[in-house]
Order: sequence, then structure tokens, then C-alpha cells
Amino acid sequence: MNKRADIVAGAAGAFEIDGFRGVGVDKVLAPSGASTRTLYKHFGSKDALVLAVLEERHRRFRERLEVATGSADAVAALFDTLRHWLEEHGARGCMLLRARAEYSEANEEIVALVRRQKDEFRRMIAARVEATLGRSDHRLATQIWILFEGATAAASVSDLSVVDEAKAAAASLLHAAQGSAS
Amino acid sequence: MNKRADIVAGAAGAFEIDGFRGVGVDKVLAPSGASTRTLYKHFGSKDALVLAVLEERHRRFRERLEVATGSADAVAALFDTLRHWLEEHGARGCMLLRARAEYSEANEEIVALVRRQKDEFRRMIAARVEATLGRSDHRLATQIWILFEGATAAASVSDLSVVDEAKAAAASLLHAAQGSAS
DNA sequence: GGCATTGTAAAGTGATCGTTTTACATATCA
DNA sequence: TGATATGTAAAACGATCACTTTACAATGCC
Repeated sequence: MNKRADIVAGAAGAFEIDGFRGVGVDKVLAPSGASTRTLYKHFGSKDALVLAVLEERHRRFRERLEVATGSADAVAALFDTLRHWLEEHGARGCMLLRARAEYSEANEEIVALVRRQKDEFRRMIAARVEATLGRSDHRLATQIWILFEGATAAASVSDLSVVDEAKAAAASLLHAAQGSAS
Repeated sequence: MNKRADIVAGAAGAFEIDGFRGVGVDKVLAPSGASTRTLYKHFGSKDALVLAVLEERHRRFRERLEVATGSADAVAALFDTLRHWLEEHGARGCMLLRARAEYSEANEEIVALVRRQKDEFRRMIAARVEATLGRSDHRLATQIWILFEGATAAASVSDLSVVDEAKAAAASLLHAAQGSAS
């Protein structure tokens, strides 16, 4: 089960840099040193490997977010985690949305997976908003989600300070919501 | 000069749906009915066609934005224009950023073009913020830009109401900035 | 009427694609 | 010892890729 994880980890780096459709399996396998034989024994197809990479990517990011949940401001921690993530992985846009776009007509399974992942992410944000605000605010949660996705996208053509600006905007919206009702 | 425009318009639709690296030139030329010979006479390479499509796409979107500039709230008009655009073209994420991601290591010319386009877009937003606020506010302009990119990205895995939420968030941030100083 | 220009049709270029196959090495364990 | 599992190396599969070439039709301009 170790080689399988090596392949997924190595493939994630290749897909991150070259995209999905634009890179061949040989290049995807180069980081892990696995043979094409091993790839197809484990996954059956390149598309199935893409699915495994997306699941692993989402799982790791969710893990990171959960570690930072203990902090005082759960919403601000969201953006701090994003910034650290982008510093480590590079800012090339959300890998999940990039996969969705490249496979939007070619593989509906990938489209469905990303949709589920983003739905789950939105619920996590809504929970943090509710914990901070003392009440649920679906619209505010959506706005903070938009800021998060926007910062991720914008960072690919800007510097990482956009993440801090998104964080400040989220704080401002949260403050306005706290003032309006309790 | 007419066939060239036909090719660009048809190719834009194909790239929108299938991505850039994942679609062959035959499929890209199908909507315009042009032959590969004509493609290479006009553009010289597939990558050059991609550049032409991105330039045309940016030009058209900028045109749309300028038409709606006369309205009372120039910032809100930004998001109304985005919503109409997405209703017409479908919500699959910003084509410019998608191209940037797919070609981030393969074609630096495309990366540079998209960077310039987004810089120009940010300046346009900053000008609208200044016109609305009566003073320049660079940070607020960045936050509204993030909301715009976020709404574009989020709409690909949600419904178009996220654009309205982004618009409301922008209005809230603008209102807070108007209150703090004049 | 001659002559670029601009286009299509269609075959062919070598390279690369995702995937399969054959052959063989190593390790575990009954 | 011998079977099973798990891996690499490397060649080969047909399909498709971006791109080129040859051949020919229609257009408009001098």
C-alpha cells in the first residue's frame, strides 16, 4: 500500500504544475519512480489516478484546517491556513476546480467529486460562522466562501497578500453581521 | 479577415467546454468549418490561436463592462455584468485563469498575457471604487476584485446566486469604507 | 484574361498519447 | 521449496496529437 501512496503524492505535484490533460503518465510517474504497469495495477486508468489525487488533496487540506480550528477566530484561521498552504504548494489556483474545468465534458465522475468536496467545504465554513456569530448565517457563510475561492484564484496572478486582504474583508463582513443582530 | 474572426469565435467555445490541452485542433476548428491549413496560415500554431482567443475574450468582457459603466452604482454593475455573462457563456471558471493554469509551465507568453489582463482589470475596479468613494482605496479595490474572482470560480460548482452574494458583500464593504472616512 | 489571394479537401509527417503485454527480479510465507 | 504478491524494465498497441504538404476551387483586382 506504500507504493500506491507514493504514486498519488508524486502525481499531485506533476498535475499541480502541468495540469491534467496536458501531462502524460510517464511524467506523472517520474517523481515516484513507479512503472506504468504498477500504475495500471493500482488504479486501472489515468482518470482513476486523478480521482485519487483529488481525494487525497482534499483530505490533506481538510486536515490542515481542522488542526487550526482551536484558535480564537475560526474564520480568520481559515485564511491563515490558506496562506501557509499556498506558500508551501505554490499558487496556481484550486486544483479541484482546475480538474473540474479540464474534465467538465470528459469525465462526469470528476465533476461530481469536486462538487461534493466544495459542498462539504461550504458546510465547514458555515459551521465556523455559526460558532463565531452564535447563530447561523447562510448568506455570510457563502460570502466568506467566495472570498476564500477568490483569494485562491487571485493569488495565481498576484502576490500572497491578497489572502490577507480576503481575511480582512471576511472580518469586516463578520463584524457587520455581529452589529446587526445578536 | 472574416475567417480569422470565425475561427477565434468558434475556438473560444471549444476551449470553454473542453479546456485547452485536452482538445485537438480538429475539434477546435469544427464550429467555424475552417481547415487546418487556414488555421496555420492565420495563426502559425495552436498556442498562438489560444493567445488570440484570450485577447478576444478579454476585449469582449471589457466592452461589456464599459457599456454598464453609466449606471448609478459602478461597483454593483460589475457583478450584474458578470451574472449576465455567466448566464450566456456558462459558468466554468474564468477562461483566462484556466489557460494560465494549463500553460503555467508550457507557455510563458500565455502566463504573461493573463497577468497583464488581470492587472488591467484590477485597475478598472480601482477606478470604479475611487469614483464611488470620492477617494482611492487600494485595499478595498483588491477585496472587491477577490469577490469578483471568487464569484466566477464558485459559480462553476454552485448556482449563479453566488454572484448576487458577492455583489452584496461588495456593497457592505463599500458602505463600511464610506462610513470610516470621507 | 491573367494572377495573386484566400479558402477547402484530404492524405501524410513523426511524435506522443493512454494502455497492454511479455519477461524477469524480489520478498513473504505456508 | 514453491506459490503468491508486488514490483521494474522495456517493447509494442492503435489512436490521436500538432502540423505539413499536395492539389484544386473561388474570388476580386489590374
